[in-house]
Amino acid sequence: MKLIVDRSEDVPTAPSPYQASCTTCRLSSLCLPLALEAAEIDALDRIVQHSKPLQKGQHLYRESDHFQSVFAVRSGTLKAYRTTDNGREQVTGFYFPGEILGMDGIGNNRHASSARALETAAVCEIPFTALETLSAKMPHLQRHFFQLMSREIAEDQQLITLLSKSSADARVAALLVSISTRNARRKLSSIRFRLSMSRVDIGNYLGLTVETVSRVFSRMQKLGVLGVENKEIEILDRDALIEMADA
Amino acid sequence: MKLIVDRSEDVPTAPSPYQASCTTCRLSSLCLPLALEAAEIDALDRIVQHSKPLQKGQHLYRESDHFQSVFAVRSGTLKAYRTTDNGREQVTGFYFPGEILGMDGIGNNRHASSARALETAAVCEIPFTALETLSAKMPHLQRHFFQLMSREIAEDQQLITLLSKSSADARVAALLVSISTRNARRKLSSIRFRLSMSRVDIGNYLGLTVETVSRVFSRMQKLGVLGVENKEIEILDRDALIEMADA
DNA sequence: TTGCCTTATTGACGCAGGTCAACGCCCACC
DNA sequence: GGTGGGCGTTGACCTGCGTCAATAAGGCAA
Repeated sequence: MKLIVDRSEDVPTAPSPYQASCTTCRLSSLCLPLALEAAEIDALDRIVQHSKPLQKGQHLYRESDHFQSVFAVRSGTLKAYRTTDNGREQVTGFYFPGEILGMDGIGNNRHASSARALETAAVCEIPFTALETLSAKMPHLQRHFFQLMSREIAEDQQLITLLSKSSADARVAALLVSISTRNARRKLSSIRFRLSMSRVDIGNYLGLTVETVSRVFSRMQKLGVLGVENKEIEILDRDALIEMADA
Repeated sequence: MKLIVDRSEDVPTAPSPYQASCTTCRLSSLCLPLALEAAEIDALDRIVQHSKPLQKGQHLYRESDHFQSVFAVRSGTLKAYRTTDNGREQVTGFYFPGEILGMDGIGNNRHASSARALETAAVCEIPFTALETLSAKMPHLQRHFFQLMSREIAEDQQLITLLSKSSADARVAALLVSISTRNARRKLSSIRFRLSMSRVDIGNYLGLTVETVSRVFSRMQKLGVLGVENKEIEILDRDALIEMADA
């Protein structure tokens, strides 16, 4: 057991300018409102900070850290999780490029969850007070953030439904469909991809044990719905998968 | 089976002025930012609409209705729920006086869930575009709404954790603790209250069957943790209940 | 390469909670 | 005051997934 807290894995809060700008960002259509004008994007650009990429396992922020910023994923994948009172971990979401995380911290000025990189990842930091100030001046931006938060609520509710009613097969199917859809939005293959998260994380997120997740993968492979080779997934029968997702 | 859709239970969108104002509202400390000045509260008051109370079973809005407003509960209780693709219902939340619902509709301009009254209930309607305009002018208000939405996210994540890991006992215990806490905020008894929702709704919300909910209540009564008499609940051993909630 | 450690798979078994069924209670409405 | 229908409780039984355990398959360091 590791008794000494290893802080080396934390992100140095260096204000280093790791190039990249919203103007040229390939993902801006996902994380910014389309209606923004050039001057407005510039204003936003000026508050967004880019720092050194996170290594696999590094934390972006930790539960109960002082809340200061929300983050947009530029590359890589992150997982958000919270630690329950009895010490267990609950993964609350996976975040892919173009997606925003950290919004659960606004409510009480401390992060309600922790976030760590599942692989090398780059993020854009958006200081929240600056964002507020800017939002008051730019109606499109204000609306956009209300919408982003609202969608996060709606997605959480979907997960609640999944956890509340569905079988192990349905849960795994739903996750795969979700990842597939999100890949498509980023113009990546929606039928062939590498899972950046472990089976443990998948199980934790879906409220299942590793063993069950593993068995579901095997079963789906046997049924010809999925091709599974370690972390590489191929969706062979998308319709069947969607069917399974709401059973 | 009822084949004719009964629309009589829908709320008439009458713009009738059912008195009451934010200035005098006993609950304003729950749903409004404390930092607002009198003039600001007046401005808000002017956009808030009060309509005829909802009768038990009436809908406030339905899933996929055009989104226009968020709502603050003035009296009574409402439940929010969504219908899954395979036609089952999932209760996503219960809303008590002073709480805000409908925020999941902002993201796509349609409500992501339905809301109906569990008993006679009065609500304040807050038209969202007006709220946006006002927010841009009143920083406190803008921040307040960001916070409200953020807290909704954090609460949903708590429910996710509950559904993902906990036993039936823990789920029921957690709901009771939550209701108890929320009652306390409204200066009502935190140890003795009437459940406005049915066992079916509780089970649905917690991802359990009615039978299981019923058995848990009986068990807790036998253990001396709870006094249960129909819908009347008395918490006899709060510490034990809290203990059960995270087991 | 070898060795170690973490992650994934598979099997055997047990149990919490789902399912099915019967019944009691409350209360709304004739 | 009777009666019908919804809601809640309880019991008996069944099953999907958790648990435990053993083994395999990567991945990384030296």
